[in-house]
Amino acid sequence: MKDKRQQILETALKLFVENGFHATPTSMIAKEAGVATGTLFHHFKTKEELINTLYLETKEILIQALTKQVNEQDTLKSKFRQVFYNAINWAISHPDHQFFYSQYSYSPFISTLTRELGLQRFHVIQELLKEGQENDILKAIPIGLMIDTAQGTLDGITNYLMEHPEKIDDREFTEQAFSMFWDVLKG
Amino acid sequence: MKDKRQQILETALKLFVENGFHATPTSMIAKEAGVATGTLFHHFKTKEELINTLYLETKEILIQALTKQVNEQDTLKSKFRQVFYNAINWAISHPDHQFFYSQYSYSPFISTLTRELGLQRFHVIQELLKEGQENDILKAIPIGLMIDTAQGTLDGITNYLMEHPEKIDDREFTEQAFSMFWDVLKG
DNA sequence: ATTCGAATTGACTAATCAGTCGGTAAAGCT
DNA sequence: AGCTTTACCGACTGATTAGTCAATTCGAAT
Repeated sequence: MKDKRQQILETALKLFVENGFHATPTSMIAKEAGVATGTLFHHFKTKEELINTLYLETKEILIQALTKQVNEQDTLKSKFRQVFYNAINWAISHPDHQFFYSQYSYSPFISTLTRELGLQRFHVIQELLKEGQENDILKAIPIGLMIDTAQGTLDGITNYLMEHPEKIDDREFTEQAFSMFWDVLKG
Repeated sequence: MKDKRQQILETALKLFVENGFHATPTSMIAKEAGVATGTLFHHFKTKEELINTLYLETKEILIQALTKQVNEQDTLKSKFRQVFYNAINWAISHPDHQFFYSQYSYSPFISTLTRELGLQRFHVIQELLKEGQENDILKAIPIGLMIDTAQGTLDGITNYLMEHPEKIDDREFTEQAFSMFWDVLKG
C-alpha cells in the first residue's frame, strides 16, 4: 500500500493533460488511480483543491528547475543562457507538467489566482531583467513589457521544442534558439 | 428575427471567456441570449459545433485584420511592422475574441484540430518569414522555430498590451515593442 | 491487547448537463 | 391562396457529475 495520495495526483495530471479539467470526472481519476472515489475526496476536499494542489506542486518544481546553477555564473548573458537551458530542458523532460501548466494558465475559471501567481514563475527572470536594465545591457522599456515578452518568446521556443524533442541535443540549434531569446532582450 | 443565431454566438463568446467551455452550460447560453434551448440546438447540432463555429468565425476576422494594408508596404520590415500593428490593434479592440482564441488554442479537447489550423493564423507571417530568410534579412534557422518564436513573442507583447490598453496610443512605446518583435527575427 | 484516529471503501444522492421531441409560428415559394 | 420549409419554443429525459456517508480496515501508540 504505497502512497495513494501521490497516485491520485499523478493520475490526475495525466488525465487533465489528455482531457482537460472539466472533461475529466473525479470518478475517472479514482478508477484509473486504482482508488475509491471516497479516497480521492478524503485527500482533497473538492476537485478544485486537487487541481490547485497539482498546480502549486508543479510550480514548485518548475521554479527549482529554473534556478539551478544560475548564481554561479559570471556575466548576465551567461545567467540568462543558464535559465534558458533550464527552462527548455525541464519542458522536454516533464511534458505533462508543462502542458498542465499552460492549460491552467489559460483557463479562465481560476484566472484571478493564476495571473497573480503566474508571474512568480519567472521571478528569477524578473530579477535578472531588472539587473540588466540597470546596467544598460538590456532594452530600456517598461519592465512589465520586458517580462511578458521574454515569457512569450520563451514559451514560443518551448512549444517548438516540445514537438521536436530530438533538437534538444543539437548544440548548434539550441544556441541559435537562445540567440533569439537574447536578441529580444538586449539593448 | 434572423439575428437569433448571431445573438447566440455573441453570448456564447462572452460566457466562454468568463467561464470556460465546459463550465458554460448550453442552458446558460440560451437563457442569456434570450432564446430557447431548442433554438440553440436548431442552429448548432451540438455544443462542440457551436464552439468550432465560434473559433472559425474568430479566425476569419483575425486573418482579415492581420492582412490589412500589408501588400502596400515597400520593405520587408515595413510589412512586418504593419502586421505587428494590425495584430496588437485587433487584440485591443476585440479582447473577448482574443481571449477566446487563446483559450481555445490551449484547451486539450480540440487540440488536434486546433494545432493544425492554429498555424494558419499566422499564414501571412509565415510567408513573410520565408521571404525574409531567402533574402538573408532574417535569421537562418528552421522555419518552424521562427514561426513559433515569432508567435510567442507577439503573444507576449499582446498580453502586456491587453492589461495596459492605454499604451496602444503611445507611439514611442509601440515602436519599442515592435523593435523587440523585429530583433527576434532579424539576422 | 486495546484503543483511536486516519485511510479506505463503494453504494448512494441531489444537481446538472447536453440533447430531444412534439408542436406552433413565421417565411418563402408557386 | 395553399403548401413547404425553416425558425422557434420549452418541458422533458437519460446520462453523468461532484461530493456524501456509514461501515470497515489499517497503523501506531499506549
